[in-house]
Amino acid sequence: MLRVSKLTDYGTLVLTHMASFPERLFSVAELAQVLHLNAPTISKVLKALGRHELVSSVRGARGGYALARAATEISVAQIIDALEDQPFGLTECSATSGTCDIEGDCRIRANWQRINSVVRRVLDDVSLADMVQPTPLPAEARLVRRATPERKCTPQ
Amino acid sequence: MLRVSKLTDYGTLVLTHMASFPERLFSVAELAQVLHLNAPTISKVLKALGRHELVSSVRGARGGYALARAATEISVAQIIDALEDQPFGLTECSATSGTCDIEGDCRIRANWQRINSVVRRVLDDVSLADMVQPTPLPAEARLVRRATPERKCTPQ
DNA sequence: ATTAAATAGGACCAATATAGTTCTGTTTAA
DNA sequence: TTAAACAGAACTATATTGGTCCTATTTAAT
Repeated sequence: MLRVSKLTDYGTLVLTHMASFPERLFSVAELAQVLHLNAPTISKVLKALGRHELVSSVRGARGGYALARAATEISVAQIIDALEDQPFGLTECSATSGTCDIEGDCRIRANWQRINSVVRRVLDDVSLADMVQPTPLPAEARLVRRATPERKCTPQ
Repeated sequence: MLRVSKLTDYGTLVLTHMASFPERLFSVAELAQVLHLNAPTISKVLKALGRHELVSSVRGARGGYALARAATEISVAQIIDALEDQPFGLTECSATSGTCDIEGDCRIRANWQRINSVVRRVLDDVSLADMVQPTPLPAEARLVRRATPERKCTPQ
């Protein structure tokens, strides 16, 4: 359905909050409280983010999570990679090969892959730091900048 | 999971095939045979595409489907709109409002909406005609053209 | 040393979404 | 009149996802 999973959305929200106080250690309980989310769910998300080294964790009493690196160095695409269990791609065939019967005589697979890489680039270009402040995103600014569309499709 | 549904994928394949022979009328049976897909599924897809006026249909014996307009005037985004039942958007909250408890104090919703509009633009910029020939897509060419990324995130 | 506060990992269940099928009806050329 | 074709809608099975829970393990504080 062209949606990111809820866990990815939660993860982005959590990381965005953490990015506002860099270096600080956050416990699951605290994050759950301030973000109005369920602790077990947040915990699940943070564990996955930890495995993908987007956050670092400190175990034991007084432990918690912190961003593993600067917010400018974490992209939305990386968050997606960490929390979606399917590999990145708008279609299965363009993310993984050998999963579709008709892959042989499919004309559009290569084009899906091209589309993927463009979308991917957009998402790679948005950093956590961009998510903290509601300013125009880099990709957006760039696209808006070019005045006239070189091709038109009926707007909707 | 950031995937387009299989029906959308099928729809794109079907439309791409039809775009190779503009004006021609295709029956479900023929499309099923040449594309190696199940007739009932293709039928379902074409009905939906018809409702959204991407194809026109002729009923009765010798009937079938044809593109409703030129392939250059049909975008991938339009196909997605026709075949996905959820409205376009990477997150639910950014596609529809009032569906999330924490919408009030959510900091990132506006940014998701901005990301949506960028991705949307990419998909709106790819036409069926682009899907027929495996040449670089317009959006891709544009992004590749800009030499240096203005921000870097660790590549993966 | 013991306890309590934390994270780690994994299994599990329930709800939802998707894919695919089938059935009934309508249209129209032969 | 018949058969080929689309239209719409309901239905079922499967897969995915969201969410919870349980059992370790780690570590600061008492």
